[in-house]
Amino acid sequence: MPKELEKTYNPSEIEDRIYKNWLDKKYFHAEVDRSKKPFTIVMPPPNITGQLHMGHALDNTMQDILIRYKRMQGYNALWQPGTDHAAIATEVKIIESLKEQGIDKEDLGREGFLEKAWDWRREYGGRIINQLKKLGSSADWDRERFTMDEGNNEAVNEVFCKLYEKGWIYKGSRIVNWCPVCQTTISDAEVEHVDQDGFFWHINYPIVGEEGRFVEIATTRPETLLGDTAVAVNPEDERYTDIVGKMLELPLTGRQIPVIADAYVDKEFGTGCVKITPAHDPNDFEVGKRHNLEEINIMNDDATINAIGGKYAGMDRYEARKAMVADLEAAGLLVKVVPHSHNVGTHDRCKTTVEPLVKPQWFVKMSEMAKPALEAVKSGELKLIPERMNKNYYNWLENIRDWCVSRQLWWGHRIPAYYCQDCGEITVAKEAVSACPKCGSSNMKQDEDTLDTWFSSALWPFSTLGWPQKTEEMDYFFPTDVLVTGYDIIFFWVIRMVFSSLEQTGKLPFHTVLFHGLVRDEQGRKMSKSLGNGIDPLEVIDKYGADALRFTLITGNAPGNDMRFYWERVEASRNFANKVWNASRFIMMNMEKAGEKDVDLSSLTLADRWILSKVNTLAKDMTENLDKYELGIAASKVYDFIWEEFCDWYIEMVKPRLYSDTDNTKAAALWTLKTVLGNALKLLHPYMPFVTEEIYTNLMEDEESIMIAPWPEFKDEWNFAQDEQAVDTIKDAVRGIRNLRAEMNVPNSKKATVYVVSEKEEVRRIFEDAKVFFATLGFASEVFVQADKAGIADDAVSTVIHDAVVYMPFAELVDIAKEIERLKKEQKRLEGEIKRCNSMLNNPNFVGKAPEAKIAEEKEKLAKYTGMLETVEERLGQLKS
RNA sequence: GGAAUCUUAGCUCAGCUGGGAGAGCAUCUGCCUUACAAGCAGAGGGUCACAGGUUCGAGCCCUGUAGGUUCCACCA
Repeated sequence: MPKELEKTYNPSEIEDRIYKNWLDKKYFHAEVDRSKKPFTIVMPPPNITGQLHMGHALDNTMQDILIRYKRMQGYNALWQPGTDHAAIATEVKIIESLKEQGIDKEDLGREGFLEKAWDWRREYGGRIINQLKKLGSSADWDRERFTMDEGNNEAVNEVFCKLYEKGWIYKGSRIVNWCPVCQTTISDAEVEHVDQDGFFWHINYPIVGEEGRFVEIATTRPETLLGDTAVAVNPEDERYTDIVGKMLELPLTGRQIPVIADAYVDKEFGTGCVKITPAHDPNDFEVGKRHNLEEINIMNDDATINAIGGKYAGMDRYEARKAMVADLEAAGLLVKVVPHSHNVGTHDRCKTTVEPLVKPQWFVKMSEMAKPALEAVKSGELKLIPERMNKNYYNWLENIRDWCVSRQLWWGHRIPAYYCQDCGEITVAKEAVSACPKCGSSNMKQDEDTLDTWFSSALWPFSTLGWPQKTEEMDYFFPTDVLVTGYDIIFFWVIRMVFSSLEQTGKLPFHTVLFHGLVRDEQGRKMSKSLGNGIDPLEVIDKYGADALRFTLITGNAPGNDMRFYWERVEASRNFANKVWNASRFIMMNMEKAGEKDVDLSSLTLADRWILSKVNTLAKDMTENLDKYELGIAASKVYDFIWEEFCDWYIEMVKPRLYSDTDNTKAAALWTLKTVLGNALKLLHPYMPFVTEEIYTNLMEDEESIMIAPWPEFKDEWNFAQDEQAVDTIKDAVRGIRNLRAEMNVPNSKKATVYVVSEKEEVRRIFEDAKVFFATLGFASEVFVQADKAGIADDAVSTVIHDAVVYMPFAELVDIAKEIERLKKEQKRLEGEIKRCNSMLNNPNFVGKAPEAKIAEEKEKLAKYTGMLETVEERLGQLKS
């Protein structure tokens, strides 16, 4: 017999115990098994520096729901987890912690630093994994990977070398985004453009040999003047045709630069003359290339002015700006200063203004790999949910530029390129190169740079399965099925996985990408450390349980939309968990008292068949929703079913049968309660794994876990559509009774006789069957079902439902005037309904064009309401007379 | 400059292929009914931003307007 449950559900007591049991039983572990169909999800690897935040919680809850669902359906479900080395984030963090100890990165040297980094990773790298476990994540932790483990290193080197051999990875001196604080290059995707209020400084550049003639340029960055190597005008700009080719004196430097013509210049903008600084601006760099201009780098890596800057050398870029503007003003060359707001590129991690610099870096050529990735979505082979993400995807790939992948960091995959110190030959190879293949010299040096973190993450769906080795896992679990992630990393990660996988494996890494939005605070702001408005998921779990958190995150928002976090919603979810708990508690108590018996479907009552049919339909509906990745819709369906249909109606209907000693349908009731609860728990399990497991294993004594129980499937023999309708009629009657009682303020302690009058025999039969639960649902002392009004007092109150009237004699309580008023209101409502039906049915266009089913439906309604109206009017006649 | 998205009850949001407006919270009225007061029963509350259009029929499709949010973009 099931044991009795505690009065309220207490998650903290049971979650850890249940999770440990799942781990011990190895339920999360998936092995290659050709007899089963695989279902695979790769977990977006959280950063080892990270702490669990709401985004992770949402992301992992969605994945866990899908994995648990598929596992229950009988798939061989693999959820492949791991962590990311997070190059910049980790390196910055370690540098900070070293600083606190008074140690400088350079003092340690590369080897020493990496030792510290690995120490750090050993100490904190598992932290976020443990936090994910608190959520209930059923990932296969036995297969946990790290982006810098041996297998991943091998995959990275393999890809780098293959792309290099193809000519799709190259080293070039190009203008790149440089972060002066992090001291590394970053890719275009890592640059965040922010609107900033600045100024337009208008400066006169004197024309050489023409005393008193100037060219006026406008710039937002006067300090870069030190690196100017030309001034450009539009070739069609008539204002300036005469000065093209002339030389200008570059202020503050004594250098001379030419005036050139280039179509890049917009005549309408600024003064129509642009200073060209090829070494410090991406556009100017292009112009410089076209006109063979010199690139003069005026800055050090920390964005201070270098020796070329003369008296400004050593100043920070902003200090230099100030000093130079002052000097220009003194020289009478500053024409004016105009406020101007513009977009400034900043590093998304540290928010430092990025400095465009020319540096030799490694690039991945994108033009070829972008094509099949684009085609994959266009053809529908790769599905993005929600679909509107397609446009972002296309737009990015269609305008893609080569990907700068080298980083001036130590923590990461070191670029497998080796330089001969004697002849300068570059050799790219998977293994360390000890001798130069060209000159034989052994004086070789590996490239100092490491790769962009996303270079290795891009390989994650297959590197984790053993690629480039030919593994069983790769053969069986790959391609994976669905990727769940936030829309904020579509460019960083999703697209790069797609083109990398297509190029390396010839296959898409997954067939579907399910995007979710951001979890924001109550006011709709992003949760962030600097605002201090973040809510720690672990705190939520601690207070309300993991199930409540999961349910909150999954309900009430559409795919890809941002959501706000409300404690009230967590509370509501917790209440739901408690509701499930208590319903189960009630059922188990009764099972204990009465004992269990097997029953035949034919012994079920109307109510039993109804709820069984309902849970059966629910299983079908939820399966459809889940297959379409509509997790929130499915969740609210099981919520409504359990709370309303099952608890508020079925359990209440069944109570008199359970409490009776003589009722011979008691066993049927208990069987139905247990069966329906069992199925509802299974349907709820992916969302609320802990509470469902705790109840299920108590309820089903011969089953060891709900996790491995089969997902409920629709059964024809449980489908009782007619009974569903019959119960709807009964519910209408009960609601009618409750309404009357509430309006008349009848206390629950006052029971009343209830008469149900219907001319139709089949309706009377339904109510005969339903008599038993009118006692609790409608506070009836006695129920009479009859064909006419015989024996019912004229002043009894009544409620009209479809095909029947319910009467209750409340002689001393009835206020006839009020009763008439009530009936008139009902009369008015019905007249309105009838009018609506008629206006549709009398419209020849509707009758001619609407689908037949719709027309039939309206006709049926018309008949129903007409009948009800007649009854109401009859009642009114009786009362008035 | 392009693009996406949102505008639905007091608040936060659902509403799948167009066929009588929903939830949670909040409010009001009754209930400590032997599973649950983290509960039960009942009630009030919406010209679905605005203006047109398509349709027998529009919260949903199309066009435009207003406001909000976000992404992309090299205007010095």
